Amino acid sequence: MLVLWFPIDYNSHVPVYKQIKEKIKEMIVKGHLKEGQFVPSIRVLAKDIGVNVNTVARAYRELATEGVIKPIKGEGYVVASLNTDEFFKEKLQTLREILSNLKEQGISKKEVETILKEVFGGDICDP
Amino acid sequence: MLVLWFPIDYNSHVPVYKQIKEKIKEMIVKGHLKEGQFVPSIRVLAKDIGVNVNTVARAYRELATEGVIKPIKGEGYVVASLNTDEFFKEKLQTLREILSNLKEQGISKKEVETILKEVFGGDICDP
Amino acid sequence: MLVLWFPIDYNSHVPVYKQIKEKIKEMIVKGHLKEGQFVPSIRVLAKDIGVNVNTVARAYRELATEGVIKPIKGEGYVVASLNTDEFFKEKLQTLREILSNLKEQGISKKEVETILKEVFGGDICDP
Amino acid sequence: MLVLWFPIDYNSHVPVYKQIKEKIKEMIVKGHLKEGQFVPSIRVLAKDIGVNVNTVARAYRELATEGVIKPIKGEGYVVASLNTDEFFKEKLQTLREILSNLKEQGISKKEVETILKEVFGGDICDP
DNA sequence: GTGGTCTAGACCACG
DNA sequence: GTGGTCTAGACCACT
Repeated sequence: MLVLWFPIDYNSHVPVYKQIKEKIKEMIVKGHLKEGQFVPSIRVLAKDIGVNVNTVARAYRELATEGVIKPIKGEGYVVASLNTDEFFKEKLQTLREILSNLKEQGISKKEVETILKEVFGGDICDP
Repeated sequence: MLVLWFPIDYNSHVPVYKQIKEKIKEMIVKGHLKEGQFVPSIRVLAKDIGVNVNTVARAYRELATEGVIKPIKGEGYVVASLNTDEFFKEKLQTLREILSNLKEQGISKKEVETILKEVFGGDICDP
Repeated sequence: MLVLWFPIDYNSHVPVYKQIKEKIKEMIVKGHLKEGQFVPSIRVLAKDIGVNVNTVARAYRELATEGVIKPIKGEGYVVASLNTDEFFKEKLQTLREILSNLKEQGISKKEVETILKEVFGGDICDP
Repeated sequence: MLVLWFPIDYNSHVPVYKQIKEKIKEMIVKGHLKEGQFVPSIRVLAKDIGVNVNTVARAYRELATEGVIKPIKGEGYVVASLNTDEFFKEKLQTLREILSNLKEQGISKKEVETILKEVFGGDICDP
């Protein structure tokens, strides 16, 4: 039985159902969820992450319309397919916008690099 | 007469009044608004950026409780003071979380560096 | 279901939302509202005391930023905690100022004592 | 030349013009302003206490309608008459309401007595 | 049903 | 003109 868990950020302005959608996609991209595999049932996931059933239901419903998961009547949802490239592209586009924003706010490249190094470790320039 | 303008992103999940708060803080940090200077009146800013008066009022009210601006009855709001360090710290903390998230999602350091270079220009490592 | 009611003084210069805030705090101090308990929903209280929904919403929002109550999305607000000592201290400080004022205006101690006796009953000095 | 000064409490919800009215009445009651005497001119008082001319003008206008002061064309306002008894009665009525309120909020007689003693000095019960 | 946000329009106190 | 407050009514996200 697959168990999924991830934290929900209630202070974020991103709706909970969207956070769930993103996390599911992430799991697929990272290979933790593979094509044909069942995702946790709505009720189980809802209970595990501590949100309302309707919220998970909405996330799954939208993922289904996007073709990421596929409903199997009476059984649940199975992972269908996910365009990984597009997923990454979107993420990087978001990053681009955030960095532009920070630059505009007067944050220097150096500061960003420090954080980058902090998070990803290692030197910025490997010889 | 000081004129302020900035776009509001209605597709964002961030409430309009918070977007306004952030922009005002940004202006102060960047020195476009200086201590003792009047910010645009609620009505004027509301009209300029195309939102309701109450929305700007709420933004200003919260900025006032945070001590960033100060209301002068019948005259308007003047810039009080803003802890620039804290402002930047928060921004960088947010960046840290975003990068951690991206790393977790499988985005490589190289990809982030590319975007960084794209946005900030120049080489990553100056000899 | 908890029912709350109190009158709003529209002749007072104190804004309605502040009157609501004070009443809620008072209820907590007096133990009529206990930690963890839900306060009436914004809509219900608004209807009960005959004010607009937004007015109650503002009162609750400010109480929340003060940490007195805590919002639970889709469920309501629960009582968090209230520094009773501080609440009383503020009240007594206000009283102190009022009495100073009265004294300055030439009201005698005797007169105040009479009122005090009237309101609180009993003798001033129990032998 | 009579000079008047008193502080305005901008944090109070009581409108400034009402604060001015009360202070003028107080001065009369306390004998600092006597019948027939000129009160400071609107402009002078406004400047002295740091408020707008219109605000003082409004206070004087209302005091005039109440018969407390009397306009002398081209010269200013002179003190007319003030029903001292009524003035005190109102003050004491206000005090009564405040004490009732405090009692309701759970403040004990003892605490009020302490403040009373603090402000007025001396013992509560003089033998 | 809940809270959160926003709009449109109003009145008051103050300058 | 300024900010401060309030109303009426709307849509959204969430339980």
